[in-house]
Amino acid sequence: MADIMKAPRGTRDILPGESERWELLNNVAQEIFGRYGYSRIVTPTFELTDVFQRAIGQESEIVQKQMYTFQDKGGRSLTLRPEGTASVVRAYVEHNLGASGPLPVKLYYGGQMFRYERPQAGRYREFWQLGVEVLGSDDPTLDAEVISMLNEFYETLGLKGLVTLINSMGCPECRPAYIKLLSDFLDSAEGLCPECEGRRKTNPLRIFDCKQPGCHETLKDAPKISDNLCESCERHFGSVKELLADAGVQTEHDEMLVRGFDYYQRTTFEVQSGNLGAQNAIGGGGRYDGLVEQYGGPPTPAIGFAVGCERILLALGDNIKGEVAGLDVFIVVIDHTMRKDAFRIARTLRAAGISCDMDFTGRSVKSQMKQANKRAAKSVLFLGPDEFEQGKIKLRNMESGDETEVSTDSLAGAVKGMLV
RNA sequence: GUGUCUGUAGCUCAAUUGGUUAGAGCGCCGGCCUGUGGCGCCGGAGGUUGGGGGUUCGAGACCCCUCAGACACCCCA
Repeated sequence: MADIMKAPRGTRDILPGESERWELLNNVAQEIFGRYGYSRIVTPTFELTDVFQRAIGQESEIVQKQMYTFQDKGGRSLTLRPEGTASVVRAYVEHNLGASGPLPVKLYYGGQMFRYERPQAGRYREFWQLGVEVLGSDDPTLDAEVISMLNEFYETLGLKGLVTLINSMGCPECRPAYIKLLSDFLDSAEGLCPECEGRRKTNPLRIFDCKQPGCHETLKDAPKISDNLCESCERHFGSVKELLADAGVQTEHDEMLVRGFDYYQRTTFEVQSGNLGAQNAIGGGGRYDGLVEQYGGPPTPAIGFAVGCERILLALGDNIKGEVAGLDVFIVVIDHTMRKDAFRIARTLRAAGISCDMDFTGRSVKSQMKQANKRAAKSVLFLGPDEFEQGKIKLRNMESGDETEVSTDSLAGAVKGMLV
């Protein structure tokens, strides 16, 4: 490739042929989320940096080194969103959504997220997520509904070989005591990697996320959060598991599952795909009961998840095929001075709900027929001077090869009749 | 941010141990059929071999830098 403009590292173009798959994915999401009572929310692509720092946590990897943060001409510190929940919660508080309708408020969103990471398969610097957030209820039934909806979403798409891991992260009641217990254990533990040595002080829970064999081994004997929940968290988690089992949603309790954002409490979950290599998390989420308050809103329990579009499509491979819609009509322009007539006819047909396109290049008739064929046109109109003078146009059924002459006045009807 | 591997037409790949004007298939455009498709045959366009520097009489092949991609670490959707 010569020295031309290229998309920046970690970004990519979604071209026709692939974009159809994206549309399908979005349509499935919209249909299912809508059926569960969700409405779409669209938030800005960038926010004041503080919005993310407060929610995700100063110590988190994302805030520490992965955010696209810049100063605008007004001197504000802004950040391209690295995830969706913070913005939704900010909007929820800003517009007092909790007071404008019955609780809980069910929202879904979709869009690009940005993280400065080393690109690899299934990991881009600009990537797409679809997500949902439900605010205003801490009922375990809601947790179960959210997780089973996520499950239904994947099933509808045809994803196989998924594992849904769930865990409880406790709440402000029980977590401090557990952290102390864990810290005590870590103080006497050996064989932690250098990074975990650092995390031990700042964010001991994150050590569970480390995949170093040494750390993993050490943590097998560590006290687990799910064994140290307060009574209310314990009951909540028990209900969620029971409800999911009743609903026939397969899950696996993973007591080592902790997630990258500080705002998670109680129920957390992550869906992994077996055929993706290292970037195997195709969706994840959890409860964030304290977050709305943290943004200055009223105490509002909430739960949500996000899924990664690139990874889902990667995992689906050829099992998802966005259909490239065939044209109803292709207009072959025999005499190229008649292109303006073709233009008028095309407008008439489209207004009648018939998809159609025409030749714009002045190709030979034969060549135009080849085009029509490649466009999967169901029929072709031959716009030639001989018939046109008599108010007629030849219409060819591309499947059967049958041709009829139709009057220019009743084109749309004739085409529709043929398409049936 | 670290390590390993890779980089030739739009796509998938060729090019003897460095040796003349870098090839093929598919795709694209056209012709055979001067107003009619899917098959076939024929032809055409399209590459400063990712970019830059170096070694050499000579580099797509070797060396260095750089950019990009893949995989793992890391992180997470």
